[in-house]
Amino acid sequence: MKKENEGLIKQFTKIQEELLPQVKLENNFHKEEISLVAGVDLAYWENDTKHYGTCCIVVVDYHTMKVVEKVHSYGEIMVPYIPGFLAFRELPLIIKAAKKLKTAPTLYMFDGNGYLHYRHMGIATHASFFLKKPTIGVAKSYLKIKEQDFAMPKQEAGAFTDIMIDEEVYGRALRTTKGVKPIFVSCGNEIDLATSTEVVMNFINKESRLPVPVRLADLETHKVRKELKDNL
DNA sequence: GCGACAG
DNA sequence: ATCTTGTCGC
Repeated sequence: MKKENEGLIKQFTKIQEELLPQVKLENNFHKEEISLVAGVDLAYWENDTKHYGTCCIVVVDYHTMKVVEKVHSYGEIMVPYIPGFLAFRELPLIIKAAKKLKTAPTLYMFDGNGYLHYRHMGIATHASFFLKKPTIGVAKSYLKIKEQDFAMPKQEAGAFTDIMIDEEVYGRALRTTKGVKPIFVSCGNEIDLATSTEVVMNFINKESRLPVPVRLADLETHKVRKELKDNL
């Protein structure tokens, strides 16, 4: 790790260690109540020496799969990307965008881990304390923790293997689509892993291996960035 | 010096 | 994350 980040790492680690005891890996709602799910993602660009980012949140109806709302925020990015501390870099714009929502999502899904993290504090878990809603972590690649690799799930859609480290389940490798690379699902907060997996699978279609809300948020960030680039 | 490393 | 075209395959 870069030496100039040592101070931040110490400071950030303390903040997350204080939040950890408040994490609850149980549903804070009834499954029948799930109606709107928000997907969150960011995209970046730069002008000269300054770094900018945009956060897009796309709210999708759990049953009809229709988009019911889209909001975004943007601004200068002041925190560097440090593996394990993604939340501190992305949270400011996430909170800014979430404040613009007129609908109230039942839960949020993130592009990144939740409990599957060195300190159980991936962005999905960390963000729940500010959004005050249940959250799910959905990562496209594996973050190796304590030298532990994950077991590859079978090729069938819906197949998964739990990622267990020191007798504890951190998350799971989930094959959302037959024959395609697995994604990594973990609890964010106020939800259990089985429900998290169920929600993710509900949003899988032929278009991508990622759940629809996160996929659409990703597409939206690229679109918004294109528009903002010329106007900043 | 080399490799790791969510996004 | 981002820099980037075509191309192989269903």
